[in-house]
Amino acid sequence: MTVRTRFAPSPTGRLHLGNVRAAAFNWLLAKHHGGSFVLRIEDTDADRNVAGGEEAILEDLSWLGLDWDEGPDIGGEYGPYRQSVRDNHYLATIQGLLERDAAYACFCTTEQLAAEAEEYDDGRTAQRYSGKCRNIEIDERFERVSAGEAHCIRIAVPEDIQSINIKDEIFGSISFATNEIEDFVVQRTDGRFTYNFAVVVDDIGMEISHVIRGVGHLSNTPKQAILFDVLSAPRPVFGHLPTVLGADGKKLSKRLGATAVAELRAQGFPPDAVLNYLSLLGWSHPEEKEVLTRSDLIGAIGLERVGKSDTQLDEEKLRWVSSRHLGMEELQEIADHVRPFVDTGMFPEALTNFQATVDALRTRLSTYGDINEHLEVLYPDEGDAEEKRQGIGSDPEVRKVLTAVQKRLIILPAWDPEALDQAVRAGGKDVEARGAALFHPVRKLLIGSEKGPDLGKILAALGRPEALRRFDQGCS
RNA sequence: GCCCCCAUCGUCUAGUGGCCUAGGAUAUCGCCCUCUCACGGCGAAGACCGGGGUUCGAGUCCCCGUGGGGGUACCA
Repeated sequence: MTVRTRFAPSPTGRLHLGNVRAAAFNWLLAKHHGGSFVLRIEDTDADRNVAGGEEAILEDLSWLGLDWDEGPDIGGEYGPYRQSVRDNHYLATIQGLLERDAAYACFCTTEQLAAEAEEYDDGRTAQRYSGKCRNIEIDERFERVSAGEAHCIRIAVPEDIQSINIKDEIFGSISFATNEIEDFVVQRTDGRFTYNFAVVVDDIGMEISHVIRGVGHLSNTPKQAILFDVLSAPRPVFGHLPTVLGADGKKLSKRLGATAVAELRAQGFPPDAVLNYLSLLGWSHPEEKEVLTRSDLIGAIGLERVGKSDTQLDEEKLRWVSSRHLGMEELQEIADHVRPFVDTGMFPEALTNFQATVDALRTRLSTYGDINEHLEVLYPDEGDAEEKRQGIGSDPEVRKVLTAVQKRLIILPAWDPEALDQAVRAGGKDVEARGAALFHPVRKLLIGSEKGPDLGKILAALGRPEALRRFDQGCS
């Protein structure tokens, strides 16, 4: 069987981590099985669509590397991929349903429905539509429809079965009593189609094999299953993912913030790290490995190891996963990734010897964007820096050490971390200083603090002219 | 109201009746490495929602309760 998964967001704005987690599972699963990942935009409800919403979604997915094989922008043989332009499919399907009496026209008004609900409310059972229009004689029905009487189309929920059973790859077998399910509307009085109906028609039409989505949809599944059955289409494999909650344990809101993909991107999280972290929400690697590359993920993903309980976002853990991903990068690579995040207005000199700079600071970065807060260490405010350096050199003992190191540095032919480290030690040896007595004053002179990266790396990052300039200030 | 689902350290989780005096990860704390910081290594502390069953034996199975989530829409 060809595996075809899909992600079907509404264009209501930026993607939050819960949505993206669903997209990620679908993508990973498709890749795992060598299948296709389809992107479909559910823009049925025009009022809720946000301008630019679709573009934002495509951008967020692309950034995460969740590329689609078929979608609104690139088309595909099962198109179109926007619900708003698939009316002909829905109409044709409804027509077929009507002809087979699997659906019927309902003339009840909202008021009638409300009155009926009240009447049937015995306080003990589900309140649902009685299905009375289902019994209208065929001739009468034809006449009323022909006369243009307002009506919607409802599904005639099968009465010959007592329950409808859903097999969910994550939640197991779940059954719903048929009499709990009312004859639900598939086409509204105004002609628009309902969500439950459109998804099923599209999933059938696009030959989707696996429907992986949030548990929020589990309760809708029986209705959809009825539709698949009534349309004589094989039901797809269902898999409902547990809900992703915010760090506060509450539902992810539209007010996104730190839970938006775009925000994470702006903060400088690597896409692979985000994908890695997201995959760990509700799923675990068979060997409980947690730092996983994209291909590790593709190889190991599966619905078998997905849990059922809701999960909470934990930014600390995300940062940890991210730091491990940065740790896997080559120096050249990480430097290239960090570069765009440097605040050059604040640190105009940071980009010179940039690779050495990143080398000095990389172990303290969890994200690319963290660079700026560590650049401050190397490039403190120059305002009173000179004065401070002079102050350090004013102590004769310290001065002796600094001068000795300075001499060694001036004659040093190479300017790489190892050679620099050796030169500093040699300078110290010249005046019999070592350990803290040697390193602390030198570091204090260079960056204004005794604590910080290895001296060799600091010197390499500053570069010869800048480093010697700071020595001059301290030793003049 | 009615229906469906969920429930292990703060958080992410392992765990499918005996391997569990519950394992890992993160965060926290301590020690080590080291000139210092960061990284790394080692260690400590920290959980089976409650109550009944079933069983020789239950975190694991069943029932009830509690808490949380979803549905009950001519929302998606």
